[in-house]
Amino acid sequence: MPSSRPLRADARRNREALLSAARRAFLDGDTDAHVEDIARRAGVAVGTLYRHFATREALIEEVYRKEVDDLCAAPGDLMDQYPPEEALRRFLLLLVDHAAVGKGMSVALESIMATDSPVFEDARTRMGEALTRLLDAGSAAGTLRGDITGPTLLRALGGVCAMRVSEGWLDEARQITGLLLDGLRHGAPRES
Amino acid sequence: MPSSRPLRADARRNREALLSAARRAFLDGDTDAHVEDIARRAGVAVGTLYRHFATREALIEEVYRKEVDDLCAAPGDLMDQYPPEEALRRFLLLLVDHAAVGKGMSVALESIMATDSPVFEDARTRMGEALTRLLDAGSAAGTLRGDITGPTLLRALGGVCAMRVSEGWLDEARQITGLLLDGLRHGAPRES
DNA sequence: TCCATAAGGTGAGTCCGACTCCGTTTAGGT
DNA sequence: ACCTAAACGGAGTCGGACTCACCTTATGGA
Repeated sequence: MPSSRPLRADARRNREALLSAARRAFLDGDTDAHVEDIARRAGVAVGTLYRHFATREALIEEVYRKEVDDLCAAPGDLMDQYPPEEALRRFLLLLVDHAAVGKGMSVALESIMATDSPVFEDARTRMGEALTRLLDAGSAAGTLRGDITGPTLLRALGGVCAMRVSEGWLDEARQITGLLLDGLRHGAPRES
Repeated sequence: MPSSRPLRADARRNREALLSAARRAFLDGDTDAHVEDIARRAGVAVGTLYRHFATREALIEEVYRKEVDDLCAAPGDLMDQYPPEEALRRFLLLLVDHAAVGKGMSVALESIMATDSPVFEDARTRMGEALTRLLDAGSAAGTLRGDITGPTLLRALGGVCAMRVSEGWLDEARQITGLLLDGLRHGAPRES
């Protein structure tokens, strides 16, 4: 079922064009661009759009997936280069900067964290695991507390990125990640 | 302009019925209930609904306002009864529990934090000020760090409540508030 | 090279839901 | 009882996501 013959050449081209048109639109902040517009921008008709993506939502999801995949890989990469605490710090900042690329993209992150969509299930899982490894390493090294799990932290981060309003938000997001970091560096758990 | 004659009796009744119907729908988790349905539930026609609320959105906003007002009053009340650190702790938990009332209501909080809507501007301001007073008191008492402002904390909380997915979220939200609290108790700011 | 054919593309049309408009009804003052 | 501004009703408009019957074209085999 996964290999039902490799898309015809023109089909693949159009698919690509659609994704890129949609990405451009979202990066411009036009998060509720009309399907008609996206199709036109890609030089195809709506019918074609719907041949490739079951629904507007599905297209959006697909656009975000790559962005998300990159992000998911980051914790692992950083851990190879830095001690856990530093890797964590860098990852948090990376996340915030990533969200800053454009209003549109932060919506992506919000979606990952807050959507039931099975599409992001996998991304969420991988990222959760990566964070868990990171936290475990820190815990073993004695620089991070051990009672917070990867998935929990993931949610906290989703929250941080969800607040994309007004000018000051970038600085505020940075402050908050600093706050979380301090919380994580703090030794003993207390009854919440 | 604010006092343009006190609504006719039937009008007030219907307005109330509409708000209550909408609230019921949202608490049931049916956050995208159709206006037609809400009107029917309230025993009026759509035209009536639109006489009272300019748009579907406006109705939703109105429904949430009360909820929000209660929440905004909380920090002040708690500060009268407890020392700052404890008041803060209780407020954070209150916030989480409030969001737990129903999926629908947590959307309200998310809106407050993430919407540009001027409607919530006021609520946001008041809550921000209340939190500032709380943080200042804690800072003066030496139990909370002084470099985080009310509005910043407000955003962090908005983030916490934005993650309303799957079973475990309540516990996770509690954990994260604990984390923030630890961060706030931590003394010195570090370069973020 | 050329044909057969299935994969792909098209866009007018359907569907659905938010919102409008104007004729009808009624609260409440005299 | 009567008047009228206020409120109500609900068929109709409008905009935007999605469909489908028909046309076009890539591609693989002769």
